[in-house]
Amino acid sequence: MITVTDGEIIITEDERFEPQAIFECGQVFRYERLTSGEYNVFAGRETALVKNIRGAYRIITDNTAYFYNYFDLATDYSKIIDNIIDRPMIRQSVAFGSGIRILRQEYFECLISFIISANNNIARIRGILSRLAAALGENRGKYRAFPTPEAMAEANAKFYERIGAGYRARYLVETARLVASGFDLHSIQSLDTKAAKHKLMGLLGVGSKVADCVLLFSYGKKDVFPVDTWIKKIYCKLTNDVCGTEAMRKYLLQLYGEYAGYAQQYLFYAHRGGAI
DNA sequence: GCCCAGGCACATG
DNA sequence: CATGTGCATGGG
Repeated sequence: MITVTDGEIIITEDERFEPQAIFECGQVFRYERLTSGEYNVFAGRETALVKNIRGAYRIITDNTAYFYNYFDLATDYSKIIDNIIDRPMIRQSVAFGSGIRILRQEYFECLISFIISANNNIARIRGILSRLAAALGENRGKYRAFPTPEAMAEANAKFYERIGAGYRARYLVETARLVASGFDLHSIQSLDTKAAKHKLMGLLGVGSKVADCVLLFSYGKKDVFPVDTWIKKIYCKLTNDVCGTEAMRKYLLQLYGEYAGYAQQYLFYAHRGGAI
């Protein structure tokens, strides 16, 4: 059961909701795990604390409506799991990551995050995004908002190199300037997946994989299957086959169909963490 | 020191 | 269209 009150959302343990799986499955980078096991999450200009009290999770925030949508709480994940559990390769991964939910992140924040993610590791991505928000984000008291396109467009390539973005610095400058000057990220929501992907790939630093991640983690498109180095390893191990990235993506996409995005997250989380 | 990371842009065949 | 190559940075 999910209950929304003034200042918190309460989620009983029979729901598919496990903060560790949600935050550490690689879909999001602006969070911190406290020594208590609680999580602070920063999304756009909002923040929430996720904690467990006597078996129930509580999302404590002054913007419950925002985080109800952010955590995709209107979706019944048991139905999704029932639908894909018997398909090839995935049973153990779903069992391991059954508390995953696909977040609904803000378009620009997600786009910038995954441009930075290219040929990078998660620890570094988190650091770069943290320094980015600290330098350019609006001061919200105890934390910083994610920077606006306008704020990012005013910084130069040198700045992005200083915070550790490396050769991706110019991608960030170009993309931020384009979005700040009218490239409409919101209008992509109403496009079908193919058209949406094509439009995103018009941005510098956005290829097939980054576009799939943005479509999945912010636009809520589930008929995508981001293929990264981990997925390639998983695919080769499970199928004992060798093929190109694009062939792999198309095969996995048809295998899981409209649930491909969920399937990808279960596989990624279980295998990357070494659980399988 | 070496290998690798949620790949991409760009050049060439 | 397909394949190959260079790439900033720092964690392990």
